[in-house]
Amino acid sequence: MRQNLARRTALLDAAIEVLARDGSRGLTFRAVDALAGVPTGTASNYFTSRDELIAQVAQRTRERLTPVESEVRRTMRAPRTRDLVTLLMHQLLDRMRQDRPTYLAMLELRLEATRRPELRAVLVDVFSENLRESIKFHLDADLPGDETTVVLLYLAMSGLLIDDLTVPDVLTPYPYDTLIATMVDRAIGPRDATRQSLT
Amino acid sequence: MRQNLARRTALLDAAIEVLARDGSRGLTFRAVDALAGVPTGTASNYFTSRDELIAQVAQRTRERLTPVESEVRRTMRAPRTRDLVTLLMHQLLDRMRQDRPTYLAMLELRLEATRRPELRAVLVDVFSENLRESIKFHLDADLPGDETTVVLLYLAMSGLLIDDLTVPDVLTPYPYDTLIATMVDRAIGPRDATRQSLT
DNA sequence: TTGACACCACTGCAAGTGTAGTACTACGTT
DNA sequence: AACGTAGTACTACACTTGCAGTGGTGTCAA
Repeated sequence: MRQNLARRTALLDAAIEVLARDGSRGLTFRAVDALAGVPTGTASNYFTSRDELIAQVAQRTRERLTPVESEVRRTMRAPRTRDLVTLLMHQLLDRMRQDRPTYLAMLELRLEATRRPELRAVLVDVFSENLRESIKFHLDADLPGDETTVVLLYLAMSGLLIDDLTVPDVLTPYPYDTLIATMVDRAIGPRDATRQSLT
Repeated sequence: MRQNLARRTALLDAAIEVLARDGSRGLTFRAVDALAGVPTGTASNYFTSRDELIAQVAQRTRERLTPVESEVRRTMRAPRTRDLVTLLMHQLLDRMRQDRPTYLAMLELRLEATRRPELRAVLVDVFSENLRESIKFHLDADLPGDETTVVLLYLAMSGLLIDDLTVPDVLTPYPYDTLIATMVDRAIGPRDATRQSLT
């Protein structure tokens, strides 16, 4: 079993590409080797089985999905308005579009998790923590809306991202700009008396 | 090329089961034969290629997803309240749970569509029509909320169904009853003056 | 010099496809 | 009622493909 971390990561990144391009059907050691540009047999040396490869791919996607700290910080200088939440949702969409392969791979993994309990455990962990952090971030930052707001945005944005990944034309009648703005507005709910009087 | 429609349908239903159970990776003529309980080679006689099989599976899922007319009619006797919309969303969830294989197969097809333009065209068609019909139904039935309400519910329920299919434990902290009720309530938005005065 | 890794080639295996051939059934014909 | 034909079910097989795993050799660095 080889230990060279850089090469292992390169192989995992290649595996993500393969997953996105050919689906789990196309995920073989050979394909990973080829796409990583390393000699045939290399992936065999780094992963004992396809299952282990998949497990490590899941971990790697988790790393790749983490947003850049500095950008978030910059965004959060703005006042806590609904527009700011809308902007955050747009940034999520942009992040996805800049790394479609990872999101597609994630989707493949979701399906794979249907058949692999241990993989499902990993994914449940990833998504749960993601949701928990989103809620904490939202509330700590004093953004408008409550916990349910965040959960609803999580669900609606999931639906939107998945549609955009797989059947983009379904939503073309509804321009994302207004769609997301309305989504945010309604997910937050009516302005309560307190907040309204302050603005 | 065999024409026996009953058998063809049986094979397609078997293919849906295979897709749900083993993913697109496991979808082979052999697997379909085995699960349909017919002799090896039968699927070969009915479909010229795996591609054609997949295309016909897409059509078949479309048929299987259509809700039963009578049940809808019964539900729609109730007054046009937010609770009624909530009930409709619950019925959607129930329908999915009673036929997980079809929904899982649909998800597999979504991913497959990423690589097959002609399949994507079919799916875009299915989902677009589904959404259009939902909107028409909602507005014609004079249910509370506007067009955007329906789109938002479509997105949020997509996210919810997919999470429930693949990583159900993520949403366990948020009981579906209250989650869906709130989702509906916010997707509809604030009661406008007119409607409020009528109730 | 030794150990870890890159590279390469070969063997063997497993799976699946497609087809050819046979048997059965139903239906129409004379 | 015997026959013929068409469509289909069933079976078996040959052929191809593609992958996994391993062992051997080269290479670099400590």
